Amino acid sequence: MTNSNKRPLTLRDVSEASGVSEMTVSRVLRNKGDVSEATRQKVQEAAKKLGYVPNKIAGALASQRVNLVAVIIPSLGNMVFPEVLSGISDVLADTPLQPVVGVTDYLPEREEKVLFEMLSWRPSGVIIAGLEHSEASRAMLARAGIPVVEIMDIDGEPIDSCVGISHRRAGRIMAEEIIAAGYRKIGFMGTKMPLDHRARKRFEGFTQTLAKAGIEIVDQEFYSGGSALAKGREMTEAMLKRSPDLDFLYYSNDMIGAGGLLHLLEKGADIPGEIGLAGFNGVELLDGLPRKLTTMDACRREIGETAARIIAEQNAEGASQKPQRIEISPKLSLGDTLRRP
Amino acid sequence: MTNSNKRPLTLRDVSEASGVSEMTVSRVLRNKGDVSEATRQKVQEAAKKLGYVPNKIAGALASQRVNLVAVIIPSLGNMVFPEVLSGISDVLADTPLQPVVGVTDYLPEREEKVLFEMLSWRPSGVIIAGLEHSEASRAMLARAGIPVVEIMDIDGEPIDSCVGISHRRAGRIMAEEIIAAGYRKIGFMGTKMPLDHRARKRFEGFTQTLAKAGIEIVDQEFYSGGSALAKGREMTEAMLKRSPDLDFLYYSNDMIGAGGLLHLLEKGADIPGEIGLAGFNGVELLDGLPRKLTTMDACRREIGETAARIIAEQNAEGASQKPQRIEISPKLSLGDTLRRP
DNA sequence: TTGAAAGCGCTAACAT
DNA sequence: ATGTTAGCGCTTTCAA
Repeated sequence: MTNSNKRPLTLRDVSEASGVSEMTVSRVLRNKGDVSEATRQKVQEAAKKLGYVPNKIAGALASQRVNLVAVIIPSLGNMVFPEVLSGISDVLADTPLQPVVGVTDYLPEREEKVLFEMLSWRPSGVIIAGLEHSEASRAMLARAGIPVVEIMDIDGEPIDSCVGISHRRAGRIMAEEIIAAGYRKIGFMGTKMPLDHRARKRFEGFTQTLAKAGIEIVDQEFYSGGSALAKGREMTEAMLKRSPDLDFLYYSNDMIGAGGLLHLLEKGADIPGEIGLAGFNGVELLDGLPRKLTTMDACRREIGETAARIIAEQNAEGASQKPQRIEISPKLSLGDTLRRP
Repeated sequence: MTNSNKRPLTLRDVSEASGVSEMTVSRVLRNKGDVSEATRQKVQEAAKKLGYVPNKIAGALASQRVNLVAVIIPSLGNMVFPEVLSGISDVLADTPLQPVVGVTDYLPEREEKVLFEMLSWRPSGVIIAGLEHSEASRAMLARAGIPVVEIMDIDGEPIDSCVGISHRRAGRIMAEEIIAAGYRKIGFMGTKMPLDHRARKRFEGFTQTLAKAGIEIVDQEFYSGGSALAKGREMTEAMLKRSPDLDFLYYSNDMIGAGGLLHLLEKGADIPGEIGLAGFNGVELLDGLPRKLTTMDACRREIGETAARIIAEQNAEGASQKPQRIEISPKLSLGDTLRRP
């Protein structure tokens, strides 16, 4: 209707259409500086009529500021990360900042590449999952000169700030609960761990605590890929065939735990009397299962919110820039699959 | 180690460190133009040693090209969209293009805002869910002068290209199956529809087909928010209390269908004899339930891949720019919850 | 194969 | 309250 040719509109077009200088047009469009109501009207009208969309590339280059926050996570298919994201978005919605997501598929080399790409847009901050990164990644982050928040985990050395839970402690707490409930023959199922440091740390905390009580894991199995629910079923069936005397199954995530639960319910197992179960994450998705799985809420939303708040604060006026280290306490959710003392 | 001060490095720094002109440094870093092996070495070494990260803002402004594809979807919590995304990423991985995601929460005004924000970065293309957009959004897309692919749905008038399934047809096909299987007292459960046009179209196709067979929906209920699994349970229980003679339940998505399934199994219902169930989407997530829910695969990955391919092609050399309209056929998955004739 | 000049579209800083 | 000037850090184009 107004602009059918190819060339995108520039400030100059709006300036000419409204008879106001480019500079003043720019001020109106950014609500910056004093502009009389009259010219403001004229400009806004012209911009709308033309369908002008500002060019942030040019704006960013000129102002040396990009209101983007790079958010780097391992996966979107995991339920867990969309929740973190939603916490981040909610907090950033009240600021000029906008999240931009990059996905690494749990691969350090992908992380390195994604990070490089995102940093080359000169974002105002980085939120990145985990504390384990390649040397090159750490160097890039350290040199970027922007706030960096590592999230989800606090067992390690952050580059700048970090917000998360202690997965070691989470594993320990669950182990203590299980021991207190009187279970002794414990099996473990989870993802292949070289990929997933947080799962590994939970496992370590878990086994170490058992060890202190003189208990050793009876059986364990690791998987990768596929539908977690189905995997949970299969692994559980296989493990109980191998080790029929197990009285507790600890799963590294709720989805495989749910699969195990469904399998045992079908078999008519007495849960939590004969055998107990626990997962990890506290995914809301599973509310509505026949039994509520014992699990531990990793407070993903809260982590996202807190991380975003740190970035937002450090981008505000009198930014302190002081690294923060915030430990969130995961919440134990007893559910129905652990014997009550 | 190399750059502890704040100012980010520029091409000039690399130029000085390597004793090569900025222009040639630029050529090396982009693999463009002929550069002697000797200088190439020098430059790459210097860049790596300094930890130089190119400034894409400046590059984009100078070259008038931004290798980003805006992907605009209603939600990340829906399982469905991450799959579309993963199809898009996979295809774009073989090109210079990179997806950037924006989320609308199913709100037209959010969509408008997200779209405006993304267009102001001058992306090389837009992939956007659905065919229903505000006038302003349509105008922006039409004027952007870049390829636009509307995805997931083809029942309507695309702005440029579109890739998706016909949800009306999907509803119709499911209705035909249900009728053929001999069910007659049919209930429907789904999301509140003003938000979700695709669910609405399925519902329309479904009811119209039933109508042709002289069948009218006996009962229906709509929900929003909360855990879909739990909602499916609750709604199913409530509906069967209200309308005990129902012999089929059609759910607008697999998650609530799964909730209904779990509820009915617990009640000891005879499925699919006494009562049948069907959902929509074919989410892999649910593989591992006690019964396989009858559903229809919306081919989300394929849709994402195809859309990305269109954008990539139109950004290639002799770009045709001709709008494409691609209908994908959803795959019926009979499962265990529909009587076999 | 390499370099120099010009400018992408905007905004900071400084007039007026 | 509004306008003018000078870049932001790159790449395009043209010259050597």
